[in-house]
Amino acid sequence: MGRQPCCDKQGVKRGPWTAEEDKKLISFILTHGRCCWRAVPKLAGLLRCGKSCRLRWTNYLRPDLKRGLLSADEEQLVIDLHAKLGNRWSKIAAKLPGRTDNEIKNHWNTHIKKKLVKMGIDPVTHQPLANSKAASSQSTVTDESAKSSDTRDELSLKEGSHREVPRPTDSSEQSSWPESGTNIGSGDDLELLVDWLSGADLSIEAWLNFAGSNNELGNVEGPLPWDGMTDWLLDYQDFGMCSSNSVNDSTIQGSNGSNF
DNA sequence: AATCCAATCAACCGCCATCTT
DNA sequence: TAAGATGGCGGTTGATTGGAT
Repeated sequence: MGRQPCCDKQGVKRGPWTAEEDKKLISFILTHGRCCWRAVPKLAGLLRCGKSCRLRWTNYLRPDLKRGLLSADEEQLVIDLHAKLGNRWSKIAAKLPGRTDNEIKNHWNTHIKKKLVKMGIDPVTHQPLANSKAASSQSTVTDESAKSSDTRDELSLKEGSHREVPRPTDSSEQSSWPESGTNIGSGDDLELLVDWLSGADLSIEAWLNFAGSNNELGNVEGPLPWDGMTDWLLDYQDFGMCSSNSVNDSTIQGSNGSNF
């Protein structure tokens, strides 16, 4: 008797998430907290695998996520931690609040690894490469490091401190991605929250400021439509989430606020 | 303008660890 | 203790983007 798959492969939607799906997932978690992922899609009305829901939440919808490229400090920390921990991305991510293991893993593979190689450092062992021409040209590398692959990084840093939150490419999905100047003071409540979650600077400071004063959204007057709805998020930042009635607290382990 | 190609990153897959019964 | 259920992790893939030609 084998293990059951985490979900039926048939009838389960795959691929990029739509704004509608995000909305459903956010809505569900807002009202019920994070309960067992296997049940989430059914209860939330999603044709997704529970695993997929968890991943979407963890890597993209979670309110405490930082967006944009890793700072130089963060990058150095990742390198240091990788030297100690190896490819333990979740452990590394736990040391970088607001960053996900997936994000760090991607950044490592696309940026840091190349930089290290160019610098003549073995990205696996963190020791100098044996036959490294690169090692001899290390000085030039530090100047040029990343001229190729990191040009975009530098540009994006210059242009706006960090890269814009990637937008869904499907035009039907873009509806919920606010353009600058979007008037957040009108429209469906949940949609606003989705907009906020999707596009805003979601550092914890922003969340706290936001929850405390609503100042993050300059053009909002009066109480926001989801006032009070985010209390649980603050709870879960500090104490691990799942204050909600229907949720089994024992399943929640958000101990350090970065590892949910 | 069209095509190619490398870079990027969201999402999936399979496996493992832990929990529950 | 065994077996199943669930969550989480790390590796990999594939769609998309944007620069180069």
